[in-house]
Amino acid sequence: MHGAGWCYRRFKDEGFRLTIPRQAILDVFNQNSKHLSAEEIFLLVHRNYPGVGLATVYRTLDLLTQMGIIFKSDFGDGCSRYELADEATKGHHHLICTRCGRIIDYSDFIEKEEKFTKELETELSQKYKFKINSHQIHFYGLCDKCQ
Amino acid sequence: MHGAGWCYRRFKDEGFRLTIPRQAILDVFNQNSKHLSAEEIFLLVHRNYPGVGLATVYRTLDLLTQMGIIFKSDFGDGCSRYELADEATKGHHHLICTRCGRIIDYSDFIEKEEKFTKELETELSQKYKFKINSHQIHFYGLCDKCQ
DNA sequence: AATGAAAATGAAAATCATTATCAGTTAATA
DNA sequence: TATTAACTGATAATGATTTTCATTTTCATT
Ligand SMILES: [Mn+2]
Ligand SMILES: [Mn+2]
Ligand SMILES: [Zn+2]
Ligand SMILES: [Zn+2]
Repeated sequence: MHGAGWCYRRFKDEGFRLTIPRQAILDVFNQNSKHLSAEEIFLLVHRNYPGVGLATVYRTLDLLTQMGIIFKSDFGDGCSRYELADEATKGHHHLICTRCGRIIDYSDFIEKEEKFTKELETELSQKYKFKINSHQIHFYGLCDKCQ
Repeated sequence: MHGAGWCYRRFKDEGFRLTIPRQAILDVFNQNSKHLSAEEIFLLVHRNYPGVGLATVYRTLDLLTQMGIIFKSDFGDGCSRYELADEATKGHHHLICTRCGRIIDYSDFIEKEEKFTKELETELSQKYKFKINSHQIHFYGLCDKCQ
């Protein structure tokens, strides 16, 4: 991933502080490649830093999302879920089972997807004067266990 | 759109009843091509049928979603939003402004998208034994007024 | 090292979309 | 008409997220 200094610099440059709670939350993302909810992140952070409160987790997730470091998704299970923006934006997309809620990351055919979305982004941003920063492709259906 | 009889048949065949509140809610969708929240639908229905309660709106939206008649999306503004599944699934995709929340429907380049997603769906459903029913493509960024 | 301003925090309360409960109503069918 | 299951509105409950507020931490400047 990025060096530790990179993050510190980004925070500093934008007038934020890279505090212990924030580092702890970033660590969770770097050690965990799942789609985590605020509650799950809170519990993981709590193992090493029992003092960190849930409100701070929410505040930090919001900040990291604003900064574009993590990506917030809604998979329809009642809470927002977050993952590193690199992975979410570039690496893969999602199959979502509408019965059991399972989420499958797929990274097959990504070259083809990249090519396709790049073209589309160019045309769309021109036509709508829209500055595109990221995209998401969700396929909904039934996983093998649910059909 | 579909004839009125079509809907009645679908409900009946699946053991549901096409009641007044349900018809009223379906009418809202047929007269309105926006991405509506439960609250907004409740208010629109309320004009002609003041007796219909919010709980019934939620229940009906859930039922229509299960039946695949409407499509539920989350655009990140704190509530679920619904539109007719035909339009949502086949006709267009979305540009979402992360600053002001504006949602732009686009239906340009749809032929190209259709071709692309069809191929992808075939390959993905094979590899993951996943039965794909629908998909969503969201582009996030800044609209013309927000950059 | 002491100071002061701004940023950040935890605990608790508040908000608000959504869901569950429940007693009464409606529609289908025999 | 009687039986039954589906459906309803009103209301309470739930639960994720946000806000509030008093206190603490950070950090540039003395
Ligand atoms: Mn993912
Ligand atoms: Mn749309
Ligand atoms: Zn499943
Ligand atoms: Zn905007």
